[in-house]
Amino acid sequence: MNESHAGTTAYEVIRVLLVDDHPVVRAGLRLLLTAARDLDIIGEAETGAEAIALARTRNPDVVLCDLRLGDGVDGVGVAAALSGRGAPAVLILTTYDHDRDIVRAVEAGAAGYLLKDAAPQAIIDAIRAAATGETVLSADQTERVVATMRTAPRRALSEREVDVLTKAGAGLSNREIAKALLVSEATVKTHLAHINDKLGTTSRTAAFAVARDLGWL
Amino acid sequence: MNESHAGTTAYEVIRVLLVDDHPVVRAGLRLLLTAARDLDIIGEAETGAEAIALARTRNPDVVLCDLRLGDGVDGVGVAAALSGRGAPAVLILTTYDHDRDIVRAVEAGAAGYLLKDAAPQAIIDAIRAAATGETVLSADQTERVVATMRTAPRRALSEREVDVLTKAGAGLSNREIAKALLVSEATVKTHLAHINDKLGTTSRTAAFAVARDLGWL
DNA sequence: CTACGAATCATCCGAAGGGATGATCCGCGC
DNA sequence: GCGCGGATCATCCCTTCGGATGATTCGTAG
Repeated sequence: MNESHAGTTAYEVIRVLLVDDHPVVRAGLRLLLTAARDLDIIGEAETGAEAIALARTRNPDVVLCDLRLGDGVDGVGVAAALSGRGAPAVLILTTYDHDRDIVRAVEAGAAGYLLKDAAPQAIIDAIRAAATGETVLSADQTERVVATMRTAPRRALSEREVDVLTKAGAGLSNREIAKALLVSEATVKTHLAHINDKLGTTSRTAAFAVARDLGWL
Repeated sequence: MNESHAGTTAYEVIRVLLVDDHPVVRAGLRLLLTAARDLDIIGEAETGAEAIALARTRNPDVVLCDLRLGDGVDGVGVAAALSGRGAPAVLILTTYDHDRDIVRAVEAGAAGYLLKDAAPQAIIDAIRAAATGETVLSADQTERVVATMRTAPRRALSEREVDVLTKAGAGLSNREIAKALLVSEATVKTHLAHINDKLGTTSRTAAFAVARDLGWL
């Protein structure tokens, strides 16, 4: 009877899957979570792909997942991949609390968002809360999300726009960016125009600086 | 005799001071380092100031210090504060390997620079190497540092050039910069040309990015 | 005294950037 | 199925940028 069905645990034990590309961080979480007897680490993953695969075979209740994972699939991607169904709750763990990331994580179906500098107990509490289906955002973060929605940078840049702006920031001309991204120069210019619209800037240089400061690059 | 003099340990044990503002990371390091019997964690600090104080009272052989620490004093600052004397070796630990940071850390007297995604054994080896006075940089990092030294910072920007580039980075046009600095547009263009010469760039955007990365703005 | 770098300004010109518009194609959600 | 946003491309036109050159003034280091 300890084979759990999706969404139900056999006991009161919360099955946790750790996902972080840093061995150090995984070790730290492991150490911290052993302090809570109701938490059981049933697996660890280094990459997003690995995390998704493990989550599907081992039925964790909660996936504790770093936002940045090195490979293509980041924490938000993991949350998105595992959303719906009788799926595990995904708690995003990260170092920085940029507004965009919180919003993206929640939109992707994450159960919550935690900073790595949180107190150990806060992390444990968050896992317990996530296991019961609660959404975990600190008061600070909630305020910030709301504030962001209201005031801040219109909306986030699309993937492609980030690509273009990154190249532009590296000093490439529109033509060079076009070659690098295998599109026409016209497309690059269009993207840059949209970027300037979204960021409220009037030049690539300003856009780059703003996006940098917002942590969007 | 286990009161060590600065720079000499009573036994073969390496005294390590952990500095990181994230409890999770400290826990992880603690767990990983216990695997090495010759490493003794003689203290932990959360902030740069705390780290410097502890380092001065507890004579660690190696200070393992996160680059970003939340408060004013970052890892580089800690390295700088503890340099000279019979001081401990400072190993900078970080998530990202930006050139500027490596260079700054080494210039500040750090014994080395490690990425957090390094293998546990690599971290342990690095601490041992640092304890013997070696400088610890991975092959990749060494290459990059050398490349940076060789190609990048010809010579520093003049004050005026920094003024201009800062304005340019804010997205001002040459004319606007000229107005702001009370000079003619021609002067601004001359400055920008000199800046591009010095930084080896061909556009204001690239120059801004490079100068930013070098910490010159 | 002289040489040199920094700061200032100027002119010329081709290359690039940015604004305005419009169009097609595709995927997703209501 | 229709609308909407993202990604793609195009054309027109004006502004700005960047390269090349040359000049003056002013400190300061040699």
